[in-house]
This record gives sequence, C-alpha cells and structure tokens, in this order.
Amino acid sequence: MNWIDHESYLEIYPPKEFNFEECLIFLGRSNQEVLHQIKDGAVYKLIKIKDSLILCKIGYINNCIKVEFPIRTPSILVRKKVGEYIWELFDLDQDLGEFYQMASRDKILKNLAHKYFGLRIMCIPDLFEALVWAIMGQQINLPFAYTLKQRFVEQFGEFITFEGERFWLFPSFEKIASLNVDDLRKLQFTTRKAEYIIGIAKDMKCGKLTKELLLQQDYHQVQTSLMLIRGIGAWTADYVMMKCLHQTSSFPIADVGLHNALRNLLSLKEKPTMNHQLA
DNA sequence: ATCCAGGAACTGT
DNA sequence: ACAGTTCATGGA
Repeated sequence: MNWIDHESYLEIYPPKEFNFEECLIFLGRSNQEVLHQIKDGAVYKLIKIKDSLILCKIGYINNCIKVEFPIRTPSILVRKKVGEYIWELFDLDQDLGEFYQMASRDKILKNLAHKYFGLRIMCIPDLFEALVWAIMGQQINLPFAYTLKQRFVEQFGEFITFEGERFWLFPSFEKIASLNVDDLRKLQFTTRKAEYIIGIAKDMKCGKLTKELLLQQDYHQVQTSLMLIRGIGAWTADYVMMKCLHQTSSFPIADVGLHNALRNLLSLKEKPTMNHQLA
C-alpha cells in the first residue's frame, strides 16, 4: 500500500494502470445504488471501522486518490484502516501490466483494453455483502436486484445523515442471522434466497465462514468451500472470488452479462453459448 | 402475453 | 455425470 497520511486527509498513490474516471463510471452505473453516492467527481461512502461510522469522500487530484472526511477526522489508527479499505476497494494490489500485455495481443480484448484502460474491478471488500449481493442477483434483472438491495439495506442497515442525505452501511451478518425467512419475504425475496442469505449469515456468525479462512486457500479450494454452501453455485463462487477475494483465476463464465457483452462486441445475432467457438 | 434476467437446488435417469 | 424442472418476480 502506497499512501501518505496528511491527518485531515489521505493521499493514496495508485499503480500506473489506473483511471479514476473509468472506475467512477462503473460505480455510477445504477441510480438505485444505496451504498455509495457520486457527486462532483468524487465517491461518498460510509465505512465502518471497529464500531465507528466514517463518511469518506474519495476524489482524484494530481494523479492520486484523495480521501477526505466530511464529518470528522478519525484517529490515525482508523485512518490507516480506511486507507487499506479503499486500497482494496479499487483493487490496487493487482499488477495489471501482464494483463495489458496479454490483452494487446488478443483480437477481442485489444480494443477494449485500450478503450477502458485503467478501469479496474471495483471490489466488495465485505465478504457478507459480496455473497448476499451475488445471491440477490441470481436469475433476475439488474434493476430488480438493486431494488432488493435497497430494501434490504434500508430495512436492516445502519445509516448516518450528512447535509440532509442518508449514507447507508450494508447490514451485518449478526443482524441478518437473527432474521427468519418471512422477514425477507416481505421485501419480495424468494423463499430460497431468504434461506440462502440467512444461512450464510449464520455460518459467518458462528465463525465457520470468514474471509480470512478463504484468503488462505487457492482458487480451487475456495471454489470448493464456497460451493459447499447452500445457494452458492459456480457463478456465485467465481463472482465472489473476483469481487472480494482478489482471485485472478476466477471468471464467472456463465454470466449473462458477459455473454451479452460478447454478442454486442462481435455483432452476433444470438448470445454465444458455453461451447461457442470464436473464429 | 411471452420471454428473459449478472442461477441454483432438486429430481429423475 | 447429465438433462429437465421448479423456484418466483420484475422488466422489455
């Protein structure tokens, strides 16, 4: 992690393959997002560090990420945690040099890599959030997935108010572990999804499932341990490894969004199938 | 109305 | 192992 603490703000120095604007476009893709807001070229996000709620304004000035604290400046220890969180949020440990070398030789990726240079995977550092968000998104359209997330967060999450706006935190697994299926059915979760999510919350509450344990495992071990959990199939396991566990081998190949992207890119009449051969 | 959506579990062979 | 069915609801 490459950063400087200026007490009232942080400066984080990203690697050279980084484009804040492209990342911001991704973060702003849905106007139903409740876990961050974008204003004046900066991301406003509420973070919880050891029971304290920290509102962060994440901007970009002079080739570095500038993190400010609109409400109050936290202690040095908390600032360090905030810096680590944001480093992880933008996936800045990843060295993309090799990827871009590979992409420049790839017929399909070449133009994309150039067009979106510096866009990184926007991570979901909280394992519970990553798992729940993936499960919410199973087999439904994205706008409805965001609707479910909004209801879930506003029903069970914490918030603070700043300048008349609410900034929300994703609900904790402790809280969700104590719910029953009907609590989530009221928000129009299916019975299955409600069971999956509460089950995962309970696994995390009893310490059976933690990010630390998963981070010690390699790609196949993580995939196996995640898929043992009810509600997690190959797609969800790969999605979570990609968005939360920084597993560069993960690739949700069955993802409908990827299929549609390929169809658009290659001007195919139909979506490519899993065994589609690219000419 | 009909089909699909950032799938997964369940059932039957 | 593998294919077919069910879950459930919003959006186009």
